[in-house]
Amino acid sequence: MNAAAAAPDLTASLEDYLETIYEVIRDHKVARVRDIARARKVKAGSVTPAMKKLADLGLITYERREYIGLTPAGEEAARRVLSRHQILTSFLSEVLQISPEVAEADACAMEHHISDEAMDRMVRFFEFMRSCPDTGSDFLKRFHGCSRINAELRSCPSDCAHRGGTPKRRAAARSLADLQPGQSGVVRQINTTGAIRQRLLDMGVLPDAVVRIERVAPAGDPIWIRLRGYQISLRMSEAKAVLISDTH
Amino acid sequence: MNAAAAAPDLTASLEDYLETIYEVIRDHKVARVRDIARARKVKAGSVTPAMKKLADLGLITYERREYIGLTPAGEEAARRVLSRHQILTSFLSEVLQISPEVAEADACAMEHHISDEAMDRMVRFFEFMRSCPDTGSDFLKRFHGCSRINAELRSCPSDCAHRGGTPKRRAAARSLADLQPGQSGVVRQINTTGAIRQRLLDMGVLPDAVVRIERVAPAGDPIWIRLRGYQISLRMSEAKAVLISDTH
DNA sequence: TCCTGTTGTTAGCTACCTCTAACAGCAGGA
DNA sequence: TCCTGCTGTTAGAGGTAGCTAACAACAGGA
Repeated sequence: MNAAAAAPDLTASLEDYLETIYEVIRDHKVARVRDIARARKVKAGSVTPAMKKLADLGLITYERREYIGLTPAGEEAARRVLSRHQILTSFLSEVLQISPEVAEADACAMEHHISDEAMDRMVRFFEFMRSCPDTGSDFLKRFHGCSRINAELRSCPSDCAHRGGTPKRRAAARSLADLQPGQSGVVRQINTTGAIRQRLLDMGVLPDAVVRIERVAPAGDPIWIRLRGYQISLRMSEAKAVLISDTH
Repeated sequence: MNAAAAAPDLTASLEDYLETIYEVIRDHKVARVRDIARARKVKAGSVTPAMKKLADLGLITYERREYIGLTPAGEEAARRVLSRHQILTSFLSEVLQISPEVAEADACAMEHHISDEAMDRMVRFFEFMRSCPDTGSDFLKRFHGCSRINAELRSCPSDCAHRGGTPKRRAAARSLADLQPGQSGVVRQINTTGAIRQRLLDMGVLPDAVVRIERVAPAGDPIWIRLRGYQISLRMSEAKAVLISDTH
């Protein structure tokens, strides 16, 4: 009950070491400097000073040249980091359908920064999904069906309710390229894939963003839009991929 | 098209500076060292060397004692970071319903680490939610209804399909406390809130985790369970809150 | 016993990022 | 004109974290 408070502000690096020690002990029974270095992809010379710090904090048992062990407080801290890692990985791969390797890498990078609150919400998300199969997994199935197909065919599968869309919605299927200078719209969908999609996302062209056409080049091709107080220019091919609806 | 490649590996700190400059210029027209220091909550003496680095990288225009501006490449890099920040904030607050301040803080911490792939998936999530209102937002409404009530009453609202549950499901509403030593189960739900919930999550008691009762103290109160290869002990009050189903 | 290879420690270096404190440039007021 | 205060720069120090290279401890084989 006091151990969590006993390890107040570990650095990301020390948290990583702790997590690594936990996993090495779990998998190999004992943890040596060498194992930790290999698992963390650092040199052995970097491990020793980290072990000293963790020992000073009372999180590991460490005697020169001996096996390394976790104290109860260290075990608790390690498990805390690991559980964040696990929930992030599950969320990224199962809900967002990110490839296992990338999910793992992202989880590693983010596990040190996520708040208790976000952690808790992700868990609730899983609880809901598992306990409401008729709604929860149905939603996810639709989402994954839509978004996967989206990446290839740019249209929803036949079992998706919005495949045809309501008349109102169908009428609203305009792109940024259809707007006149001075007109505004709200980004609904980035209807393309690959490098162009990534470029649009990187520029901040995200769902719900309000955009306004500032001016159009004489040739009609590059258009300038205002987005969150900044002006950016888009090629016609990019603008056509940005589906919008009216501002409300 | 080449600017994104021109800023290959900015440190998290430099990305933050770039993002700050972008926002300061957007809000105040010009950016001075003082403004940046204040926005990033660092001292002015820390800003100057960072500006030199960014200028060396060709991302900002910087002359000693003059206003600071973004080059096209710098603007692109800043927008890239900012768009990550925005999508993370939206996702955390709208989908996971995390409070605005925490969502903001988490987004700040994670924006430097998230992959293109995860970013893209979050955007797709929003696109789906917005374009499939009959399914998408319905799911989210149910999730938020369930999970909010969950935090207070521990039961689903009357409009939630799983409120009563199927007979099969109702029969499976056992907790860890109902298992005998040697028996296993799969965690389905953490049926409690506050500190106990947080403690269970921190220990790695997460949905879908397989747990096995190792032994029970003579008094019956602390029980030891095996979880992902490690043994941890739970108080009865904690074990009762962990709802499980059979391993399949 | 000595040799050798593995393992772990140490020292010295680099890089990043921040701070404080002293100092420089500049503008406005007395 | 000089003084004063705001702003920005610089130098020095401290913390983290990684590396390399030299060295120490130890075990097993010849």
